[in-house]
Amino acid sequence: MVAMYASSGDLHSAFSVFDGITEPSSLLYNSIIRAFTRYGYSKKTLSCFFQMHLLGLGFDQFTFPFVLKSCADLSSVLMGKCVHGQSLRIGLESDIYVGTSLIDMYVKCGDLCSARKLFDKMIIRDVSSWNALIAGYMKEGETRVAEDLFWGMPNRNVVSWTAMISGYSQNGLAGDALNLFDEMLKEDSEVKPNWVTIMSVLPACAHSAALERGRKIHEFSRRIGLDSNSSVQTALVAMYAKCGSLVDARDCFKKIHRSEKNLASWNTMITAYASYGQGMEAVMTFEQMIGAGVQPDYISFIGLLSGCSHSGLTDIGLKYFNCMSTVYNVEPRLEHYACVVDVLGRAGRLMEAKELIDGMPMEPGPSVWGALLAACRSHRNLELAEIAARKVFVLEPENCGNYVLLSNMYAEVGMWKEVDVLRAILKCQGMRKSPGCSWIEINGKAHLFLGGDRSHPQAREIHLLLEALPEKIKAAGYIPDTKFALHDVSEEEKEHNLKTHSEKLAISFGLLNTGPGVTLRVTKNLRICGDCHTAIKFISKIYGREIIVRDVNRFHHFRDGSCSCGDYW
DNA sequence: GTAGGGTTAG
Repeated sequence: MVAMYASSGDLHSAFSVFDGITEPSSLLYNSIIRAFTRYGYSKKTLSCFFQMHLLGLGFDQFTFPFVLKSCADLSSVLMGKCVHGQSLRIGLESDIYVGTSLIDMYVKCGDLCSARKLFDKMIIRDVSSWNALIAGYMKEGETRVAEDLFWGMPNRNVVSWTAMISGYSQNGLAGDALNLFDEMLKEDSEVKPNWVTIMSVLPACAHSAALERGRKIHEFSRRIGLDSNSSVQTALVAMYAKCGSLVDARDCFKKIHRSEKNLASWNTMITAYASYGQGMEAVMTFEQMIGAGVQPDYISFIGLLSGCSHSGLTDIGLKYFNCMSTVYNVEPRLEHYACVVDVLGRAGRLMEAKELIDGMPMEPGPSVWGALLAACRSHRNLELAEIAARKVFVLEPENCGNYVLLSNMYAEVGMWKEVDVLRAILKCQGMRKSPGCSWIEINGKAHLFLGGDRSHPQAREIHLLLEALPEKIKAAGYIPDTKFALHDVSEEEKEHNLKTHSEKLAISFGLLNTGPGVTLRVTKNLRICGDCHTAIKFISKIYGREIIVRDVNRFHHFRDGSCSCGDYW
């Protein structure tokens, strides 16, 4: 009875039947523990475990894996050690399932050292024990150690391969993830990818904005019948959105069956709309999610609020922020405050933003003051900018972007002495602004450009095209906006620096190497600059191209002389 | 009946 209810997911009935039994056996306890663990009631699992102990009921090899999983889910190494002790007492530490569960528990609680000790001590190990340890090293960013284990283990199954691929993805090693995936697909390979593998490799495409690669993997998952898996579909939505194709992202989202759309799927779509500046779509998607009976979480609100800020939906954003805890039961976190400061700041309501910060129930972090600082820059409020800057310099001294931002504001009003001071700080702390770079994928191959780069084989053609561009654009009535160039250099020099920004190089390369009418998709590691933004609008008109630029925090979709952001960014 | 890989975030 208990097992029947438990396996159908009806924990309530299972537990009430269980409660009515006067002398439950170990077997019965195991059964209820399994159910609690499977459905995420980790604390209940642990209390059952202690009850068993008090009643003097014996544990067996089936008890421990679930109890340890619950300790792992709770990230409680203390409980874990206590359970570990019990397993030692009855000599089950060396059971292959218990041993692997112990390794996994230590890994998930962040105690890699104990995990390793156990692994080394194990007399019999199987592929799962290795897999658990590999995942642990990947989680800690120790990719080399994970590689040594992976290639050194006696045999590898699909989980081993997937652990490596997802580890590479999570550590930002997209190229390694894709290479290993290719290796796995080779004819003579002993294993075939499953849905978890597909889901783990897609973020690597998203990370490197490799749209063609992503499409191929989508195609592949269709062929092997995995594209109807809702987690794969969610990963596809995220991949297409991050690779610059909102259209494909939306299509994939629509294909997820209504009852299969979970929190992650909705959040992914809301965030996708937000990053494209489609605030209204983000709001509507949020409302549909509520209508579908899915409870939003803090990520839903980050998406919703950032969507509002990116598209100027100031009052709507404020409305949601003000009722998120009362109506939706989600407590605002630091990130939400940062979003709302952004909402107010972009709209130029700087004093309200400052008041909000002053009234915050928690310590405002660097993201909050950073949002205010950025808003002060775009609305030219030096006085408030200095207040915000003083805070972020203390909270985040290593972030050179903040110094550059304030320095640019001083430069704009000709306060060169202050500019020099800030530049001196940057210099003496040995901080360097990370160099701007952009890349574009053509025929499935990524081409990377650094600002001012002349090393590319097609550098001459690219620069010829760029040389000709100002005349074409000026003929269309455009004046280069030099306020985005740094420092007190001469006007001509400024204009030259702007001309060779990496996003312009990548776009010129794209124009040269694709047929007319082909959409160009460029990714940049920093924020797009205002001059490039204006220039690209003209390029889209003059050359009749759609151009999608993904910068560090959002997308710009240029078409026929204007941008999807409506110049609100 | 047991373990190991998991998508969403400015």
